[in-house]
Amino acid sequence: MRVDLFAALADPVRREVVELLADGPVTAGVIAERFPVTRPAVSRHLRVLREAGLVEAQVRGQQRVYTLRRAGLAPLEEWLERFRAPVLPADRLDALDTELRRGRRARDTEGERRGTA
Amino acid sequence: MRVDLFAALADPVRREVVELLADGPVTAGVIAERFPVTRPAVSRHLRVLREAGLVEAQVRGQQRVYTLRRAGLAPLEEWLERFRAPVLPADRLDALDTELRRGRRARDTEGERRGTA
DNA sequence: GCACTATGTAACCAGAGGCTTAATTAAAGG
DNA sequence: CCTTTAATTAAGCCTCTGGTTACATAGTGC
Repeated sequence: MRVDLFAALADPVRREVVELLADGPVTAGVIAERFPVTRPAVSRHLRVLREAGLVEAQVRGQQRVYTLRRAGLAPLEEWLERFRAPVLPADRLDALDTELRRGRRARDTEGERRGTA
Repeated sequence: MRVDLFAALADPVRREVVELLADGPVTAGVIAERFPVTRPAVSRHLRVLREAGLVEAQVRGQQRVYTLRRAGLAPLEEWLERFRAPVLPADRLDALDTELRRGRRARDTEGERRGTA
């Protein structure tokens, strides 16, 4: 899995391949048919998806059947998790306040005076 | 929002900026300090994040305070949603079966004969 | 106005990545 | 065997993108 998950999903064609595979396993040939690019191009996209852990290929005679690996999306889910839990409004405001003071302090040592005057 | 969300998150620096902002608003200068790249580089990353709807900048004197827009992540959440609900095993197998027949048909018109002979 | 600070834009360069055509590997079947 | 089909790999081209330095813009405070 030497390909970054986010990078793998950055390409629209690859995202569509993932969407396509959500309906069930599909052969490389059929996948290629659905896109306006050549087979080699699709082949490389499939490789990237494989190396990102998003799909799996099983050899079936001379064709490869590609299957979606839903588990491959887990890291993305986990990454998003952090942002789903919003901090309390009061905390947010505190953080903002802190930040503003900090930024002002750098160039305005007596900023407080102006603010309270 | 003329920048693709997935593309915006494909860059590791930009992802780190988003993570950083999860703790609260931060000025452009402070953001720049935390990365081993030059300020102009960070400035461009911030622009991409802005155009992807992931962050917002409010002018505060001569500095810009950047804030995370959690709502900007919604499209990603929605996209992932599709893959959270797995289809029934029986359906999956049917899909595979259908697919294999289809792939074979393309090059082997009398495949049936061979199969039934 | 002038100096200084914070940020962003411009111009340019180098590497990454996606597309194509051509060549290669490998299974099926006469 | 030889041909056909399925798929991948190789080689080359070209664009996109991220990085840098240099410059521009715009607040702040004397």
